[in-house]
Amino acid sequence: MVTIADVAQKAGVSISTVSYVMSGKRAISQDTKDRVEAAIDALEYRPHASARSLASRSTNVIGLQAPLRSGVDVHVVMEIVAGVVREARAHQYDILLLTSDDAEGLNRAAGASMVDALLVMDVESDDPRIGALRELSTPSVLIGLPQGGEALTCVDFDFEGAGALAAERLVERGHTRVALLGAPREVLDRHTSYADRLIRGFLGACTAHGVIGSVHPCPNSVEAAEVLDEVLAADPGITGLLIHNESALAHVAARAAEIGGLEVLALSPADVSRTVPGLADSIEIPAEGIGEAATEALFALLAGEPTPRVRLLPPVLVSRRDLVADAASPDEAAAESA
Amino acid sequence: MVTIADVAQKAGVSISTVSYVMSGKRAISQDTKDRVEAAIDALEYRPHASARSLASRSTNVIGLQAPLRSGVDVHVVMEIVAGVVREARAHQYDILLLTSDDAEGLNRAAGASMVDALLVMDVESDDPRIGALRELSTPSVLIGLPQGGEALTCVDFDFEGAGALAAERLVERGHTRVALLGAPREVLDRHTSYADRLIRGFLGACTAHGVIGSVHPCPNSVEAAEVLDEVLAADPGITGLLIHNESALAHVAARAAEIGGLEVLALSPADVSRTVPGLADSIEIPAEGIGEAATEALFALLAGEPTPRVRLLPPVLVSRRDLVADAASPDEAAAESA
DNA sequence: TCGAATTGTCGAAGCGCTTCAACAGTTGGA
DNA sequence: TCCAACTGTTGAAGCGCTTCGACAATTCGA
Repeated sequence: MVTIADVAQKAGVSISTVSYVMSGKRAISQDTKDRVEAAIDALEYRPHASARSLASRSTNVIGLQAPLRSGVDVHVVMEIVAGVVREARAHQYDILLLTSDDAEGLNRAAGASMVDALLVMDVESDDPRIGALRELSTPSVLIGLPQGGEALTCVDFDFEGAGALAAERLVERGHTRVALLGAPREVLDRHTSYADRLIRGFLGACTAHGVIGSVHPCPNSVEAAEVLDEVLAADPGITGLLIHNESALAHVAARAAEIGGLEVLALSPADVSRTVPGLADSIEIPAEGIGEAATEALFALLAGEPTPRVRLLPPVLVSRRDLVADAASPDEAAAESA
Repeated sequence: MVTIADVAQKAGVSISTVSYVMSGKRAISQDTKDRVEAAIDALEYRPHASARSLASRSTNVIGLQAPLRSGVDVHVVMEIVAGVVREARAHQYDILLLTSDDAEGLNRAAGASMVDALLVMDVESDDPRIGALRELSTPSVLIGLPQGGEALTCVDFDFEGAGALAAERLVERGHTRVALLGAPREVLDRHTSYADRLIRGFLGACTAHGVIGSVHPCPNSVEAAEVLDEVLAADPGITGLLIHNESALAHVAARAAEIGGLEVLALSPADVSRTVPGLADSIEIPAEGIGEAATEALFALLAGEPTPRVRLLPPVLVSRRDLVADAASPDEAAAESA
C-alpha cells in the first residue's frame, strides 16, 4: 500500500507538507504543491481512512438508520436514502447503514466513533431512540417529527399540512364527505410519526370546513380495492378520497374509476402517481428532497451553524387537470346518475 | 472518551492484557478476565473503530454497492440488502453503502481501506466494474452472474433455471403458446444479467418442449395490463403467462382474470405474490436469501476457505392450487368457451 | 529435584495520518 | 540598517489500538 511517506519521498518534501497540501490548512508554495500533487497522481495515493480518522478525530462517515421493516413504503425509503447519499457524497461523506431499528445500533456506531453524525429515519411518536440520541454527543437529525423529539433537529415532509391541503382541495371541489385511505394497519398501530400527522391534518381541516372525514387503514395490496368497497358500503355518501399508500394507489384508483362518481387525490412520490391513470390532482412527496434536506441540516449542525430545530418541506398540489379527462366532481356525478 | 488505557487502569492490568481479553488471542486467567470485563462494563468502554482498524489492518466493514437506479425492483433490492445486513451483523460486520454505480466508488472504498471486502449488486452482462474488481486486492462477491465475471465469485438466484422451470410447468399444464412479461424496457436494454438469463432459460425450455414462447418488456405500472392486451392481440393463442415484474404483477393478474382462459405464473418475492389473488403457482425469488448467501460467500473468501466460483439458489415452484380455486387450464378454457 | 515446557502478563513498537511548535528565510516599515 | 512580521517547511508528538517478543511464575516429566 502506498502511504503518505512514499508521496513525500517522491516529491522530495516532508510528510507534513504532503498533509498540508491535501488539506490546504497551511500556505504552500505553488511549486511544492505541484510536485506533491504530481507524486500523488503518479502513485495513485489514497489516504488511509482509519489513520486519517484516528489522527483527525473525524471519520467523514454518517450513520444512517434506515428501516427495512414491514409495511413501510419501500419506494419512499429508497428515494430518501438516495437523497441522503447524494448530498453526503457532495460533501465527501460516506454512509454507514444501520438497520437494527433500536437504540443499540446508534450507540454502537457513535460509541466506537465510526461516524461523525447520525441520521435516523422512520421515527415513531415517542420513540426510545430519541432518548438515546439525546444522551449521545454525536450530532443527529431525525427524518420525521416525533413527539418528544423537541430537543433534536427534525426534518420531514409536512404531512399535517398535506392532510389539510388535501382536505381543503376536496372541499373546494365540492365534496362534503371524504375519506383518507392511508398506511397499513401495522404502521398506524406503531404510531409512526408521519401517519399520525397526516391524519391530524386531514381530520382537522375537515372539521374546520364542516365536512365529514373518516380515516381507514389500507393494506399494501390489491385488497385495498376491497377496503374501498367496505368504506363506501359503510358510508355511500363519500365522494372524495385521499390515498396515501403507494402500493394500494393503483388498485384503489382503478376500483374508484369502475365505481364512478369518486374523486381520488393521491399523496405519493411524483413518479408513482404519474403512472396511475385518472388522477387529476396529487400531492407529491418529495422523498429525495427530504433526504437531501435532512443531510443538509446535519452538515449545518456539524459546521456549528445555527439550524432550525424543525424543518418541514411544504406540500404542493399538482394538478394534471389539463392533461387528464376531468375526474368526477360531485355535480357531474349527480348529473350522470340523473 | 474512554480508552483502553482507562480500562487497564481500572482493572489494574496493562493495556495489552485488556486487548487480549477482548480478542481472546492469548490465554488470560479467569480472575484477570473477570476484572477486565467488569471494568469494561463499568466504563461502558467501546474500542475506537479507527484505532483498531489502523492497528489490525482490518475494518470489519463491508462495502455494498446497491443500485438506487430506475427500473429495478425496489422490493427485491431492499430484501437483498436486508439479508446482507443481517448476515454481516451476525459476523460483527457493518455495511458501508456505496451507491454510485461506477467503478470509482469501489476504488475509493478499497483504496482508502475503508472496507475489508466488497459486495456488488445489479451487475450487468459485461460490466466495467468487473475489471475494476479484478484489479483490486480487496475480496469481492458479485450478486448477479455477468458475462466476463468468470474470475470473480458470483452468487445469485438461478434465473435461467427459473425461466426453464416456469416454461416446463406451463407446458405440463397443457399450454402450447406462452409469454414472458418481464422487466421494463430500460432494464432489458441495459442487459442486466438476471433479465438476460431468465429469458434464456424460458425460451430455451420452450424450444426444448416444442412450444412457442415470446418475451415482452413490461412497464412498472398499470400500463402493464395494456401490454397484456397487446400481446394477446398479436397472438390470441397465448394461454400461459410468466410475469416477472413486481409492480406489474397485480395489474396483469387482474386483467388476465377479466379476460379469462389464461394461466398466470408469477416470479417474485413470496410476500408480493402472496397478496395477489388468483395466482395458483408461483416461483419465489428468495431475495433475502440471496443477500445472505452472497455475504456468507464473502466471509468464506475472507476466511480463506475454498469457495465455489458460482452459487445459484435453486428455483422452487410453490403451488397454492389447494388454496386457490383452480386457475384456467387450456382444457377448462376450451370447455368454458364451448 | 532440576531443567524444560507452559501459562499469564507486560512493555514497547508500530499502524498512517494530523497538527503543533519551531525555525530558516524573506519582506518591509521605521 | 535593524527588528518585527510573514511565508513556507519541517520534525516530532501523538491519536487508540494490536501484536511481538520478553519474562516471571508455575507446572510437569524424568
